[in-house]
Amino acid sequence: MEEQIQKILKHNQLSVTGGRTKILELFLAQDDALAHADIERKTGEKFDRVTVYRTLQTFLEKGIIHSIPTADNSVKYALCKDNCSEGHHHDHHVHFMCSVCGKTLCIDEVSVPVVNLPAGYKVEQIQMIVTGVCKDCA
Amino acid sequence: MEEQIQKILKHNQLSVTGGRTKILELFLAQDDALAHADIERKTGEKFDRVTVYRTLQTFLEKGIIHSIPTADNSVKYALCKDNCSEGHHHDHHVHFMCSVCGKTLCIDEVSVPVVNLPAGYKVEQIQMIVTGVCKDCA
DNA sequence: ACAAAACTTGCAACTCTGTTGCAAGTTCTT
DNA sequence: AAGAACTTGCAACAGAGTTGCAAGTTTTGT
Repeated sequence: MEEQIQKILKHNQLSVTGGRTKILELFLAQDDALAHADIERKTGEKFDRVTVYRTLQTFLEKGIIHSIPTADNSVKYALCKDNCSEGHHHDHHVHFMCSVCGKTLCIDEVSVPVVNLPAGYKVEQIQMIVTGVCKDCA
Repeated sequence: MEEQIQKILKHNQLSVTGGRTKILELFLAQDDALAHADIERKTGEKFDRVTVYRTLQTFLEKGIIHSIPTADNSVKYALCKDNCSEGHHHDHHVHFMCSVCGKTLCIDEVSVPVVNLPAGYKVEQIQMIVTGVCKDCA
């Protein structure tokens, strides 16, 4: 795992530092999306708030993670799958947010259905946010 | 229009006040979604920031407006269509956000396609956020 | 139409989230 | 191993959103 993390960081031309390693570790160990506050809590306040913000932004820019707009307008982040780092544009995403436990999951098994917009509209990106009850809370 | 506004407020058991009337007026005169800041600007700073927040929250609770999660994680609000006030749950929405002019529109002409989630997931609400270029900016 | 009750507003103060500049510290390169 | 390049923490700040409370407005009942 350590090795995998180093590989990801190097591959993105980022210095291997304690903060980045720890945060990446969190994402790898997690199956659902993390909010900034979750990360601060889980790192045991070992890093400065600012460092967490900057790390997340760096990861976003490099395409290591992506941000998820949730139905309650809070910001969450999730790890991109392997193919994301190959430079694709995250232009299709389905995210599921459980209204009971609050977990936010990337639903990869489902592809975003095509939407036909009125004439003249050009689509660049489609995000779907499905709210409901997850299989653990049902 | 004045009359329509009063009707909406009364129907939702809300006192008819200057602030609420003005904000509802804005929404009725607008074809795209408004952010809190837009409203403050457009009311000419006539009302306290807090009043605007509270008014928006009241309208949300009463189902007069709904909030839109945007791809950049800012909060926008839009008027619900007539049938919304009849108590339905906004469980399907397509919103289009123009990356050129920034306008956010409710796309009503398009219904949200059905998504098949993995077994065990119960769907309550589906929001789609389509980002791209609108017909005016194309 | 009026007074009392119920609700709404503005103010002040505060919390929470996110950002920026800068100096000190760490990592990388050769 | 030393210098260059990058990263971190700190302090200070900006903005978004919230809360309590007193004063003001709207509504209700008579």
